[in-house]
Amino acid sequence: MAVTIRDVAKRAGVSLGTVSRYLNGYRLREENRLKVEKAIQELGFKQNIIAKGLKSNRSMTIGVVIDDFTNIFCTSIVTAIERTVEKENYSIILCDYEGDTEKLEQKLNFLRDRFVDGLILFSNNVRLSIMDKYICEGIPIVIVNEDIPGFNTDKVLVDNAGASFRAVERFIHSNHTKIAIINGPPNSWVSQQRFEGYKQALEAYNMPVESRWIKYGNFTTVGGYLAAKEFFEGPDIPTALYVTNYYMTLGAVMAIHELNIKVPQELSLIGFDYFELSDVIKPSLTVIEQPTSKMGEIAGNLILKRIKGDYTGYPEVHRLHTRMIVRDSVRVIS
Amino acid sequence: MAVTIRDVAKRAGVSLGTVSRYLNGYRLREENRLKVEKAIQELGFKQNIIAKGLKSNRSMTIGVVIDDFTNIFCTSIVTAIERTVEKENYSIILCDYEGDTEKLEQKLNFLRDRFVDGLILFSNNVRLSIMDKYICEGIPIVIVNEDIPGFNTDKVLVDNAGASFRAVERFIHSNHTKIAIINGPPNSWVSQQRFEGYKQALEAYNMPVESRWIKYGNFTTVGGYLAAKEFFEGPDIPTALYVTNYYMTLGAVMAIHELNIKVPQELSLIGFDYFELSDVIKPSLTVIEQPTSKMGEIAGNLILKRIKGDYTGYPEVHRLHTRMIVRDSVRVIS
DNA sequence: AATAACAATTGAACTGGTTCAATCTTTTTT
DNA sequence: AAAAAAGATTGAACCAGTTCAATTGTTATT
Repeated sequence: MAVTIRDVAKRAGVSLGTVSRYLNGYRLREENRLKVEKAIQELGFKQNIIAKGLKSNRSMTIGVVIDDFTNIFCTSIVTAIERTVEKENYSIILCDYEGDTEKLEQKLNFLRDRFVDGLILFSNNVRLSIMDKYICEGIPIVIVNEDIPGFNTDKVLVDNAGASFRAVERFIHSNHTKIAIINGPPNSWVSQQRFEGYKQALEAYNMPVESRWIKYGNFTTVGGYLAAKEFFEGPDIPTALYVTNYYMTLGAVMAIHELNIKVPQELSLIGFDYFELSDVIKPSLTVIEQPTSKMGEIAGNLILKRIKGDYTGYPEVHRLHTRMIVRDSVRVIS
Repeated sequence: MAVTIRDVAKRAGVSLGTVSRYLNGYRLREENRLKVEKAIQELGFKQNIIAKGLKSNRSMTIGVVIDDFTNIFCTSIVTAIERTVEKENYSIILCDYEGDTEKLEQKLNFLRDRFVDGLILFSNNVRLSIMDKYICEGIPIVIVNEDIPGFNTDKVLVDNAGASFRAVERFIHSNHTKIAIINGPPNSWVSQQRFEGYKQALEAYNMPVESRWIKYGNFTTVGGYLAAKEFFEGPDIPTALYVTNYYMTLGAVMAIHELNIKVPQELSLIGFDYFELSDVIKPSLTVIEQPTSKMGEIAGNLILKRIKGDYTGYPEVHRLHTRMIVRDSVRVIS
């Protein structure tokens, strides 16, 4: 049978309350502290995290809900979240909801029943109404990546519009005028923001926003592939292409290779989040990199802070900057 | 304050033991069953899963340890595992260990401290010795995908050698003789098995196994890209290429496109796990598909069975068959 | 030195379930 | 119809912690 706090108390010659206080970081008389520490050592005592949760209503668990397990961008952030919260002995329960609102609600209930101490939500296309219940329960929530406008809580977002702006600006400074974009799904906030930045950049330089340069790729590899093909099989061919996420960039590059279009001679390209590969292929790709580690770290620390009851600065909205990694895929037209 | 089992008992006019028995699926006298059900309804009672775990030493939680969150093959299986176990109200705690043995041990301890009822291990390169402790604890373990030879427990594996055999055989039947392979890391069991099948097929047809047709890509996109490039920049150029996982297939296709090698005219290609995209690109790719959903389902059901104490057939070793999806990337040499 | 203020300790009561020996009901057997 | 066997119910004890009012110990103040 497991060693309990009572065994430790007996061995150390103090009351179980004293041991409990020690374990929770309260001050003990020096003499008692040493006795307790010795007893814990000798008995090999380990706290039972489940029993702990019963009275205190703490599960030492954080629910993380993502749209899709197989999205490498999300899972990169989750890795960082995990690394952050495990330092304080929290674990995460990871759920995906496959973009299905009903399934999401089901998962949120599931997490509530397990008394998660906090919730981190990758909120692709979530309706506000579902979340209201959660607020009432008093569980802190941090939203990551996809915003739910109007939902008042802590958020860790990326400056998507700014990222797009600088990408398109780079094309403009390189004298491109036929600048195409492959968008994500129109109902995604991230997608909207990235398109917004594209528009703003064109408008800032008095250039028209033309529908022939705009296609949608649904944030998928296949979507990016098909959208790129459409661009280059049509009558109007762009000289610059901005692809607004990782998977679509992958697909677009495949299409471009397949059609034997020379980058950057015939087409200048800026992609998104293209990880290691973008540096290896020829020509190496200029991409916009999102700070996934940092996002996870901030989200993790933020939820820990709220769990501790520290609500200073609430609601914190972090809007992280992206980095454009300039490589060889953009040509300056002279 | 939450509604407890005592509240239900009082409302229904029975003892709390009776309510507990009802909740755990034991038989009640019809009359009492109705009263209890009514009381639960009226009060909106929900079981406290944490309290439940305290006495019974059950956490209703299954630990899933994977090498890397960002591996789409693993996460596809995890999705299926989750779907399976959530039906019986289990949740999973997902951990990755980034291929680091020390980190793995740490995660296993972490999961033990949380009283996971079972463990599903994606065991890339795990030493046997670490696992021995876990067996002693009496926690059921299911190994998925990567075998640990000599570790006696339930396993859900894929017939990797057979998959390779049939891929290479297809090349041979199409009169190819220069058949190259891009392997994963040599210390991976999966990688070894896939190579084994390649060898067996060549030997079965009295063909030599030549080192010039063997390269290693470390199961990564970049690795596959670089290995493919090496093949086609060298003096000897293969007419057939077999790539042994998803990420390397991706990289190899990019390299092939980049070098403007025509598939299947100049090169026949069989890849692995290439998901939707393999059907879309031109030419569409012949690939070996692994049954990820089925793997997850079997692993999930197996661990549930063991958790329930049903050890019939122990140890079960499932060796699932792959499916070759024949498309347009293999040419018959006449 | 006496008193007040503060700090540390104690242990019973509590958290919300499960379990089981004892007891009460019902059904089956003789 | 009585006795035996099987089935259902009861509630106190238990799981391993936390919490808090009461108590004891220590330091500061007058």
